[in-house]
Amino acid sequence: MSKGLPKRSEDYSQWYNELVKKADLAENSPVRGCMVIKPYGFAIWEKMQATLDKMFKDTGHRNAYFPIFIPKSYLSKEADHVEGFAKECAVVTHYRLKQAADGGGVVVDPEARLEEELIVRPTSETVIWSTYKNWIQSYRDLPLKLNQWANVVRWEMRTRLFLRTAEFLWQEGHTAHETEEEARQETLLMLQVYTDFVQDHMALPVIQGVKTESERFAGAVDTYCMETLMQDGKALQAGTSHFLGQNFAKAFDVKFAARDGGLDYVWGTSWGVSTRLMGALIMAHSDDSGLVLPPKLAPIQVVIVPIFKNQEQLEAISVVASGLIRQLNELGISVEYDDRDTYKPGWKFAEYELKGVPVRIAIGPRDLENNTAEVARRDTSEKQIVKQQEIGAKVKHLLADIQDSIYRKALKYRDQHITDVDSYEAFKSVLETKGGFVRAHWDGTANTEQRIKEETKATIRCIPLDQRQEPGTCIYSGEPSQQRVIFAKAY
RNA sequence: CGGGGUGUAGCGCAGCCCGGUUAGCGCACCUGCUUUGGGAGCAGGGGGCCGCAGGUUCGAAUCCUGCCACCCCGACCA
Repeated sequence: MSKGLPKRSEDYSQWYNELVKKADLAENSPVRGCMVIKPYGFAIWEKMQATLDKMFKDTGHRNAYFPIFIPKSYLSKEADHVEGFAKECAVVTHYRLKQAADGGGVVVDPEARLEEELIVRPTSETVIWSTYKNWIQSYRDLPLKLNQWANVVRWEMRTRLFLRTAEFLWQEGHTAHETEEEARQETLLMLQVYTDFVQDHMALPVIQGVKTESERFAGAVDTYCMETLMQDGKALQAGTSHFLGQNFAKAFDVKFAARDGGLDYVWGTSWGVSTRLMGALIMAHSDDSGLVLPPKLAPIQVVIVPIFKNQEQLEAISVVASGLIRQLNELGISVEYDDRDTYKPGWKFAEYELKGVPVRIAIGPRDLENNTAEVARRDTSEKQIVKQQEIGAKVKHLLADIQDSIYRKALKYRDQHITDVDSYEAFKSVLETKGGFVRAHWDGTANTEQRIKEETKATIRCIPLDQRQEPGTCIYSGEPSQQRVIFAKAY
């Protein structure tokens, strides 16, 4: 349909790359692995941010900002943490450039070497916990529940727009608590906040679970996650919430005077979602004509396209359009009126489909005569003729229906792609032919997990939270198992 | 870092093997006219250090040497 957009069935990954560029979401930057987020893409991210930010504040968190640079020594204070991130850190070694001796540009001034090198943050636990040490003296200072919106850098080998970039935008929440119980509750609360956001706003069903030891965040005691499924049958981790135990408190010596007069280490959590959610949003709902955006996150919810042969017609249509715009704005619906005469209606239709605008209204000479408008929905491409005075109510209903309908479509797809298997043969076969989530028994050892990963490229996405115990035997080793875990090939 | 590939206009490419007028095509862009209910047509126009540096030659996008960059496939990951 769209000019040059590859079909999902032919080359899913090419389809995704082209879609991101053609829909004006983002493009590659001069620096390898980094991206420029374009205004239309950033508008979607801003809506995500605004919604999440409110949810964080409603659950008692406040925003703060910590620096992008971290002294190198900080990173090594928590052993697992440094091991997890050391291989992908950008390092600042100098603070000055100078003219090259041959006059050809600038070079690093060797005399401007830093005493202690600085790490560009891959995540902020270390700076934040070193700061918390100064802020927390007593149980009265707890809980401390902060969030920051920031950029982080992880020097990845292979990058893809939104899904994995060297620099990405995210939010990271960091909380400190008096008791283990309270910290664990916080971890689960934020997992639920994320889940509500992804399901209600992104229209994407998730599976909540806990990570195995080998997939756990570096420095965490437990990592909880939400796993989503993309249209090509691969899983995408949409967000994580970590129970840190007292690991960082001990590493950064964060102690507080307890109610009973004793001195105790605080209990911590951290949780984050990133611009990767943009990738999930794009891949989950879109089709061969372009983006399909859930109305709650669409920067433009309705576009009005006039169809006219001459200036007088356009003026007459514009009068009707401004009436409709007022009607829709009063209902809190964002509308764009595209009266450019440099593009034909057909071109505009294709363009707004590519950009995923949920509802399109076309008004032409016929509609002027009949006091109607043509209303088309992006997700199913159904069109109908609606009386102008009923547009507001109709569109409001339609937006709600689209939001609901794309969620149900994604849910149906997801549910059809959860397969239970009881043998390694069936496991491999499902992965190769059908893809999706595969529920299987696992003996609980990292060794088996590793072997399966090497042999099939599938990883344990999570041990689902809402699942009953069910005795069985591991598909790989034949050892006893208490419950199924979820495997998938993942992004 | 191993294997494969590509660098020519904003984007996508041809030309290179076999050196030789002014480097060409499609899209996009600009101007004008006709168009406008599913990506319009015609006419005119602008835009190039042919990745970089050497070399061979009367002459290099084309041949040789070196370098650089990017993409794809593997090992790492929100």
